[in-house]
Amino acid sequence: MQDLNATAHRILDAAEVLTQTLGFNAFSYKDLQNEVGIKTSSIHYYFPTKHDLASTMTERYTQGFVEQLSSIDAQKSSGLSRLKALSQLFNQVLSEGKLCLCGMLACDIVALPQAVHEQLRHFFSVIEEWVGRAIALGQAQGDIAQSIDIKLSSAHFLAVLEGGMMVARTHQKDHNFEAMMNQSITYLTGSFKEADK
Amino acid sequence: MQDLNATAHRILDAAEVLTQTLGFNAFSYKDLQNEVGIKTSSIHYYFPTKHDLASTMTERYTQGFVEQLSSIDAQKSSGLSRLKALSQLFNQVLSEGKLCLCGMLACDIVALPQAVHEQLRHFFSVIEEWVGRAIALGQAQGDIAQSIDIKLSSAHFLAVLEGGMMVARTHQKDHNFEAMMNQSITYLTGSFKEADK
DNA sequence: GTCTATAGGCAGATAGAC
DNA sequence: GTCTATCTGCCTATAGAC
Repeated sequence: MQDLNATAHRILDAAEVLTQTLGFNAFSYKDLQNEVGIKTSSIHYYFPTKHDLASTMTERYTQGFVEQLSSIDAQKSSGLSRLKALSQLFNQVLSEGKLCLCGMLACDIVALPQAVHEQLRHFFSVIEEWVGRAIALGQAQGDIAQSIDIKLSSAHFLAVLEGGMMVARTHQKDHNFEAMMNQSITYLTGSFKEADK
Repeated sequence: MQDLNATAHRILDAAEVLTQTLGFNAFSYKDLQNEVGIKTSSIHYYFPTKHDLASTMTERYTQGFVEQLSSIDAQKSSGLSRLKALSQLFNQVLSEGKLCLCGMLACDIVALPQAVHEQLRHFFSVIEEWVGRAIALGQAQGDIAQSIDIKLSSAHFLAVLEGGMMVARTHQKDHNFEAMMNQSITYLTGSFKEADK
């Protein structure tokens, strides 16, 4: 990963955007040529096959994501605010008309090599575990209901992130995504139940 | 739609399975030829362009789905049991290694014609509204918390259905999907909060 | 590293015989 | 309706010059 030069990174930048908007099977090396400005044969020099491209792209994306999660941890001290910051990260992507890179690839997973399959599983696990830690922290701080099951709720939270982006983009209403994530937060805090008293 | 003959339906059957497993851009008319047993040129007789195929496929899928929703309404009288039955419908699809047809197409939406875009929006709206009615019914019956916001929660429920399938298939653990939907149900009933008392 | 040139195959799609 | 035959173009990928 670290041994990638500037050109390789520019290719990955273009491939990421194309994957997140059109889908991995809907763009070609020719499209990358047009975006990056070097010939397809040169792109093959960096990424011999398209599957190589998918794999490196997933690895870099995951690494960047982990860094962003660390950045949130450094900036936000409460579990709840960390979860909100994560939602904001996804919302940022959506506002650019894109979906999660790994979500897009996960849809095409049957047509992708086993190596990518495992990378995607890893990406989802990383998020679920981070969300799980944020929930546990929120519980310790008293912001999140004690009765929340951490494993179930973190998997659930990720599902809303991924599915919510997809549906919101189709509806062409970004605010729907924010509303959905607020709903997830509300469920975690249990605050909606207060009104029933 | 009703003017489709048996061959057209067999083509759509094959196209649906391929879309739900591989993705719309990952199969070709040649693949359909192998599945259905007639030449690609004959398939073009029924569906001149691949976009026509996508459109008719989406229409038929939506129609079939609406019928399944009506069937649930006829069999289940409680709002909560209807939501569980809907989850079971999605779980059935997932157990065959497939994702929701419209979810798959929604990921590829930028590369699809406007007509399909609107059909997908319609499909999601149909589900959200049906879920909304089930939630309202559940509230009237006392199974679902009064404080639940119907519009927000139905959109949220759909997001979990779609995102949950995708993540669960990647993790290759179908039971994760069931667990996620149980979590959604738990949130709606507010029952998890009871333990906090 | 980037290029030109090209291979070999497959994509979506059409024409016209039966 | 289904076929054979074919078009045109694009796809991934490679060889080899600079």
